[in-house]
Amino acid sequence: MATGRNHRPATRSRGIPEATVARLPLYLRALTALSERSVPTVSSEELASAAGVNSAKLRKDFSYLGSYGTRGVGYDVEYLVYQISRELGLTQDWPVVIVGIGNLGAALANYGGFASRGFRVAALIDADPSMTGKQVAGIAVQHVDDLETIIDTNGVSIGVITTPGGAAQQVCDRLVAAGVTSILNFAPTVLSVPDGVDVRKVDLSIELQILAFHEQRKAADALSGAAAPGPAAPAGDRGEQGPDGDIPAVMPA
Amino acid sequence: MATGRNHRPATRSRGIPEATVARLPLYLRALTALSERSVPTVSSEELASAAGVNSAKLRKDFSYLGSYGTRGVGYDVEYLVYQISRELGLTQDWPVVIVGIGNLGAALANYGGFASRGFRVAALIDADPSMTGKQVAGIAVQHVDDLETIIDTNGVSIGVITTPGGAAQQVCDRLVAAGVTSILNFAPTVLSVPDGVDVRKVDLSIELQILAFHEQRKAADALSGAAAPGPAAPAGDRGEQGPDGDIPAVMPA
DNA sequence: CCATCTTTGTGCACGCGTTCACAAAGACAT
DNA sequence: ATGTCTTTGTGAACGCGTGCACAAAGATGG
Repeated sequence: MATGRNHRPATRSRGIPEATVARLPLYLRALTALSERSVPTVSSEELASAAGVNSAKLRKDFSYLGSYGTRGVGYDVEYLVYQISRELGLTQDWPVVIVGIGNLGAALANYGGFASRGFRVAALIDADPSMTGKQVAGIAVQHVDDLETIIDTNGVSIGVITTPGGAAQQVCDRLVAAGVTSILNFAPTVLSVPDGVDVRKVDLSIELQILAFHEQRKAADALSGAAAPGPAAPAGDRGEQGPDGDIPAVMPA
Repeated sequence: MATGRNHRPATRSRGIPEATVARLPLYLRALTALSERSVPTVSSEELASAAGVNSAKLRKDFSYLGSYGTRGVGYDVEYLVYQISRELGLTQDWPVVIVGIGNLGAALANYGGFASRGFRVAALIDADPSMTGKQVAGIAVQHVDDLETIIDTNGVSIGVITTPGGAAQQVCDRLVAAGVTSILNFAPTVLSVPDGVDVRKVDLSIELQILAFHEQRKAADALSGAAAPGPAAPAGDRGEQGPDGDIPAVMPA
């Protein structure tokens, strides 16, 4: 069974806190929208509310990238778009492979969001021989036997795993051995990878379970609030908005 | 433009830390696997490594639920499965609606993970009239005009949004007005919701961008490590595994 | 050129989450 | 019953992230 390293030498790359890195794409999205509306500058307050964060947090985040703002005015939208894009490495091309072309894999392949920001689906890979050669999103599915060659030929460093849980670790090992150093895992499995390889997971099942937990809490509060005064909260002083940075999800247990 | 509350009264429901809640599904998954293999008991060390976390963290997590372990022995697998299921609210049925039946929405509808743990797809909703009545995953797609009725009739409290970004806030508002208090958002939009409503987001684009950031860092490190001794790290002392709890993702900017 | 007003950049304090390390609890053998 | 050995449960320290609040910087108008 997958072991799962729990190192975590802080992950703090180059002085930019991980929490900040996770928010940069959010800022970038908001800035891109402003850019399309030809808005020249934006204040931390405006941008923060568009991104759904605290303005002080946003200013501190930007301070890690350097001082790109002008006091009394705000930030130059175009310049900031460029700086964040560069910081995130979006000015270059990132070939990506998707392994496991089921419902989800196909949906991701069809999903236009890849091309939008430097990501390009270089190949689709599946273990089912009957899938080989089939066109999905205009790309021919290749057999998993050729995985290593595909990775090598296309210079792929980012892999997306959308296989069933049982196959995920095996696929992951092969991807890593072939040179992939970043993995986005949609399979319901804890992946074990060597140091130097990044794994992010997206797990629908987990997300739903977290929501169910809070939902149950709300129901309990409402009940104890209506019937008995209850020992704790008077139902309604909750105000939860999913914790900004937490855990992602897709596929079941 | 969506405002996005940034309250966050800690979210700490009933004394169970949010970070712990986010890990419970992980433990549950590992425990279920053990249960299927008829393993009677498990130590914190074993279970922790199966779930990919620190054993002390796991023990502390369980301590919030109560003292269910036996010193010198470990935890009773079946009992723990039950306790966690109950704590997460998985012993009851959660009807869920999916709004936006495109590639992703259809993939989620087909995805077997729902039924596995108390979640049931109660309805599929789409704004495209030509979709209405079509069968997806054995369920007839209904028109968004009937959204309120559907929510009400089925007693739905959890909604999944897989619409394009532009429609997300509007759909969200209608869901909330109709009584939905938990939302899983796959659209690339910051949703604004009233207090008392939970939102979790899953964003593929953001996840990829975070990976790209680290990927770029690794490339830079390798270069400065090989060519010049570089001022910082000697390339290879990284050892990152996606930060345990962070941010999810799907659909582009 | 000076005054005023806006907005950034950040020092500081606080709280949550993680981890270590160990005492207490119980199983098990003798 | 007593001792030993395993494993839990948790006190305490530490570090990261957040948010407040303000000084510094610059724009703008007179």
